[in-house]
Amino acid sequence: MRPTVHDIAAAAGVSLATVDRVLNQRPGVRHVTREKVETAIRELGYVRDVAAANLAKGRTYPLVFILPASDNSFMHGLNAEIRQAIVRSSAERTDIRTIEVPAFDPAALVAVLEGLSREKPCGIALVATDAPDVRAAVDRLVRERFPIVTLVSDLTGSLRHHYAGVDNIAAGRTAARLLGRFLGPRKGEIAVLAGSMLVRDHRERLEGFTAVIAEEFPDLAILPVLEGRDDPEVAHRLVADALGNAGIIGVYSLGAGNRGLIRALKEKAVDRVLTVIAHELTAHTRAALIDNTIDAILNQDAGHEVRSAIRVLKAKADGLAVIEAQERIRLDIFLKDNLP
Amino acid sequence: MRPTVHDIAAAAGVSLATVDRVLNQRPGVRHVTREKVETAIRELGYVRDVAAANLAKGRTYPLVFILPASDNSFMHGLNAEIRQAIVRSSAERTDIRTIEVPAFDPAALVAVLEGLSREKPCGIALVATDAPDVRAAVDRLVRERFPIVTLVSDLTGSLRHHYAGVDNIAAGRTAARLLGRFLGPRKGEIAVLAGSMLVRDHRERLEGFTAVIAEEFPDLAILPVLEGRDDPEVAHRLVADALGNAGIIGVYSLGAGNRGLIRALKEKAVDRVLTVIAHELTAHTRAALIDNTIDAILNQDAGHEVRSAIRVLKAKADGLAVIEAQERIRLDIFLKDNLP
DNA sequence: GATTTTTTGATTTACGTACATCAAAATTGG
DNA sequence: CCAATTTTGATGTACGTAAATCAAAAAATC
Repeated sequence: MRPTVHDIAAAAGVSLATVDRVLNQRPGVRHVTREKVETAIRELGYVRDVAAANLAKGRTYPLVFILPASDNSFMHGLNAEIRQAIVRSSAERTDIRTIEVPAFDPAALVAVLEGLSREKPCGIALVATDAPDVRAAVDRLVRERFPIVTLVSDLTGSLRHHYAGVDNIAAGRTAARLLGRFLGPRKGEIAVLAGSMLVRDHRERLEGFTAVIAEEFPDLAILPVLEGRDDPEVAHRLVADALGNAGIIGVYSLGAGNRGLIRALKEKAVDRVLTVIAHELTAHTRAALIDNTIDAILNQDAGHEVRSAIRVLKAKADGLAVIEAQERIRLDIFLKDNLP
Repeated sequence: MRPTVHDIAAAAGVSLATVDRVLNQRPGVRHVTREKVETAIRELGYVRDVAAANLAKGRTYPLVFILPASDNSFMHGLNAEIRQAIVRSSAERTDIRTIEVPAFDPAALVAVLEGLSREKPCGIALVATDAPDVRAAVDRLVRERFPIVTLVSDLTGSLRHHYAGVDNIAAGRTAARLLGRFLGPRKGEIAVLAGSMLVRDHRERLEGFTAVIAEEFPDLAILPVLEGRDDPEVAHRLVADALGNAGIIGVYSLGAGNRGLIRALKEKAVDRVLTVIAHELTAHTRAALIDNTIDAILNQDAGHEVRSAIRVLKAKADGLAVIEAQERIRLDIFLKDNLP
């Protein structure tokens, strides 16, 4: 049986009230007494029963999710997962609110973050736009003891407690190796379609991709990046244009908005042997994988990311440890054979 | 605020005691009264607060894990994960016991299962040996209302509540496509190293593998399966012998015990261009992936499987729903770039 | 209609923790 | 040494549920 507050009180030779004062850092405990209690806690290996504590406190975990207002399948999926989490919130004692901010707008994000320090949520998850101001705002909140996790796109160098997303450099490298190996001995050019080079995750994917191609597949030449702004129309036009180049033998689509890409491929490349790697499993990319328009899809599971962010924020709010391996967001690689 | 038993009592116009009798299926409630209460429960959307209930009951979840006594890295890893879960057990209110049974021995497994119906654990997880007797024993336990999940290897056609493991047919198919695509236009023979064709997961992987090779890669011929019994020595000898065949251009190792395979490859195939796909990420296979001896590793995360099995068993014991997407065990594909 | 049986209500204690109150004790300052 | 202050103890209530007891009411039986 795990020890209770009563056991601590008995072991430390103090009353329950004093143990309570120490545990909940209430004032009015002499230093020596506090030490005695803390020793007892350590020696008995006491861990607060969070369920009982939450019951007594009637505690809920007010959490805030800050998301960019981007209209693409991935963000829609992420939103849907958050809504699912909201449905579960009474059972999980969470109270989740989402805030939409204009995409790629550091100032707007900073404004929202500043506002939160007054609202006092017990945890914040944000899809970070990578900018010094954002980093500063996040660091400030962390110093004010708000648990913060970045979601999908990280803010390296900041003090955020955790990142719930995939390693995008690894994702880019993996895409490069898959493409290189699938192409085998063929020589030619590779088109890269991104959303915007202003987003950290896209930059990182490209960085990993070009590194591996350069190191290990010297017969492949990467063409200048097409920035489709994650917009189907723009992407379609860019890819359709690019396919005029007969030297292209492979495509890496590292952003969202694959609808345009897929349409362009179906119009312009039915008769060509192209190897295509794309990111994010959606209804469109899934269909394209099945009909062989796309050869592999790299994916991050939005549901896992959301659930992980919530678990981590709750744990941080309670000062508890997390199971690291459980919170690592994995890069899913889907071929047509292992689709969920 | 979610409704409590008090709200139910008020809504149904009965006392708290009656609500309790209905909720905990205690006797002494007239049919009409029970209906009234059940209606109120439905209408208010009452869900028992499991944390409070467990607190009141002082409940723990006695769980039993039945594992084969196999001496390979994967089973060691699985054991380690269960030990981790045991460390967490006081916080999670679980009380986990493992039972080792001789591998590939249906009779022994059945004997253990029969013994459990007297012990009354509140959930059972087992690595199933696929045999009619085992299926019958499992079905019997399910009928006696024991929550049961299969772990790693499923028991299709049985009444088990859940399978915490990967889709092995999909795994085999994925391996085939990776191998086929990596080999590109090359023609040649493929060696397959398995543990034993008596285990369902190995059979299924082979089935998926041969199906895709046959359908889509007609230039590749699969050689008769080498059964290494997941033993490094046996595997080493078999693979070393097989590599005498100069027509082999690819290897699929679908079982555990890759140490022998890796040693054989390093001894006999340094000068050859072999594409190798293996299962299970271990220290050995990881090193081999990094030094290019292996080209891709398919993996199932034992930690996820164990945690998932525990979550599902607890939920079933409480009659609660699980988050399906969360409990799906994914097939991890590792290239050297996305290693964890 | 009286008796037995079944059903229901009222009440209490418990789980482990949080939090508040009031009194008692110990410590500090002058 | 007394007063003021700080520290500690004792105690009670609450959270939502489980489980038990005993009395009261209702229903079923004869």
